[in-house]
Amino acid sequence: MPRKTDKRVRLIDAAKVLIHQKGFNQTTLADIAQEADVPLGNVYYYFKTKEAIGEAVIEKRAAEFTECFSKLDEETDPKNRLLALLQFSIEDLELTARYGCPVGGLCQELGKQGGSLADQAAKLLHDLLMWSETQFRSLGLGEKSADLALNLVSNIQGIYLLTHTFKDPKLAIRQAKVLEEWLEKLTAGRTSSASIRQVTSEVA
Amino acid sequence: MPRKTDKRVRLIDAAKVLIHQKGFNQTTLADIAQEADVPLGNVYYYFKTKEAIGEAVIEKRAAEFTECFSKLDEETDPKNRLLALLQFSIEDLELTARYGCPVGGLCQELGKQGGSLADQAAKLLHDLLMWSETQFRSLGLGEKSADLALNLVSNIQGIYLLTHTFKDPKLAIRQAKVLEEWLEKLTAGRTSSASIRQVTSEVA
DNA sequence: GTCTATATACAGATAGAC
DNA sequence: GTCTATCTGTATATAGAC
Repeated sequence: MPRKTDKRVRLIDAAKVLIHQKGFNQTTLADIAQEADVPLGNVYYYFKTKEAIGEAVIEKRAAEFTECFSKLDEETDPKNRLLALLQFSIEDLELTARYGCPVGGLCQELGKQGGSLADQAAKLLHDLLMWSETQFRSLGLGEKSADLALNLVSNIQGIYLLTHTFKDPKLAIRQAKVLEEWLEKLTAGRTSSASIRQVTSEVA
Repeated sequence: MPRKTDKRVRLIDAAKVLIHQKGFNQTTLADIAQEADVPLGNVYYYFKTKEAIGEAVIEKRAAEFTECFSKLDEETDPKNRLLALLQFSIEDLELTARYGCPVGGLCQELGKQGGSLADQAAKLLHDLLMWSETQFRSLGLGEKSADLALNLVSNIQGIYLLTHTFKDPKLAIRQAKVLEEWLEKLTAGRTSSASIRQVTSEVA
């Protein structure tokens, strides 16, 4: 059991939590070291710079996204996948109310600064957008799929911001119901034919 | 002409711009002093702390919101007011793409830290929410008005975040069109009766 | 009222003993 | 691989001359 990996993982986990709670810039290496129970000077053995820690955290978020998409893809059809995404988006609402969306927050904060960290954070939302578009396309919604995905992700991110701003998880619940109805209307009658098309497109 | 006021105003204006560009925490008093062409040490004659500058900036944003609502209220009916809000939301998109929403950004950043600054920033979005709800109510949409306002503001904030994240103003344009259609459907046939109700409710 | 010089604190990062 | 001590820069904030 290599302690090296162990400490590295602990540092990333600590950084992930702290960056969500305080933001990237407001999180100090001392904070991270303390939370991970690693001496400050030792942090630099595992990460050359603070930015390198940020990078590792975003990679971890990316892995979590991938895992999440895999779970969602287990649903029987695209409509249920999108509904499952909505369901997923209202888990841990207490955390969201306190600290906002971990990914949206990073995009907001790092986007102002530019650089490669910003791009890596943006890729997370891009992946979510692409995944959503794929579902709409599988539902046979064609050229509208990109707009629908934009609408969905935009809505989720927006309600996260308001939930955080007003520290009220109920807002996200209310909005999730609205989005559910929106999806129901949009996909009315499409589900079965869609799941067929979806398989075809996956083969192609 | 009191120079005192002049410098104070210059400091607030500089801080407003810089905080939008870099965020509150990443904006230093030295930055603000330089941008306003005021010596660093002199800043403290006008503001006791950095937080006091933040407060003044938020007050300025609040004043701009009030002014904006006044302009929007000049429209002939609630539907046109909401459409005017959408129109307003896609002005200065280059700036939004670069730095995100000035108000949403503050709510996100300060919300993590808590304190009175966070509350003051949140009040800005709260006012927007209330104004929107008033318009929907005037359209005769009753108990649904709160949800519709939440949906609208959430959408605007969400698309701001994505526009910023992907540095692409076109995203906001696309979504504004979608929201316009949404409003049209929602208010179909309601406009005239609504403008009557709206007058009644203003008198009441 | 205005501005220079500086106190104080703490950030990221490094050196080098073990 | 690990950790202490510390360098260096820079932030907020203050003191005090003008």
